[in-house]
Amino acid sequence: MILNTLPRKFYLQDTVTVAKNLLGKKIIRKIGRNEISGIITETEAYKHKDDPASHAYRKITDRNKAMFGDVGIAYVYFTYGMYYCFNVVARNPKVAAGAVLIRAIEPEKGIKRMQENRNKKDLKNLTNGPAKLTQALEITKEQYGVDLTKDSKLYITKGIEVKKITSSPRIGIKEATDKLWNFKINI
DNA sequence: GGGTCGATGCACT
DNA sequence: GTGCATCGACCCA
Repeated sequence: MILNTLPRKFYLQDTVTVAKNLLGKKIIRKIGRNEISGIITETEAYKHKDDPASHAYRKITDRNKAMFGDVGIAYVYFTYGMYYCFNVVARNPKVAAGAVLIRAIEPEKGIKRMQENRNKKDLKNLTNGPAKLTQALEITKEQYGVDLTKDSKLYITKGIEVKKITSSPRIGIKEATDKLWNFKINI
């Protein structure tokens, strides 16, 4: 069976370009025989030396080493004592590190399972934040380093047509707020 | 509707 | 020891 997973080269472009191109794409998460999926509606680009807000700005560590590794790989990190955030490694080959933070998705399949995972019924609040969508999709540090170009428990495929993209400063950071590397679409 | 603030653990200085 | 790429509960309106 042919899957429309995005090829490796999709992620081998400038991180900001990939952040925009990921909008409208579909994340598939398989848990047992359940399938959960959603359309990506908000992303943020994080780069390397030119980006003080990036985890990769200082140096390579155990946590951020995925950002320096192969593109198309999941970079999951733990924050605020109780949440995970999900990123996809993406960068121009000339750059040492970079990743795209997935901030929000529009629920598609497996909504019931997401509601159970989140203990919430409200569709609006199910996956409209980076820590919310990792809860809904059951993404934890177990998924650190998963190859998103392959048919596994977690991957990304072609999604829908994207019309208008909105750019803003990134959320929740104090540095480099002049860079408009937050990207959104309306569905 | 909007603002404030506590929860909570891990990576890094 | 500090501070975080957050969320939700609580307050006031």
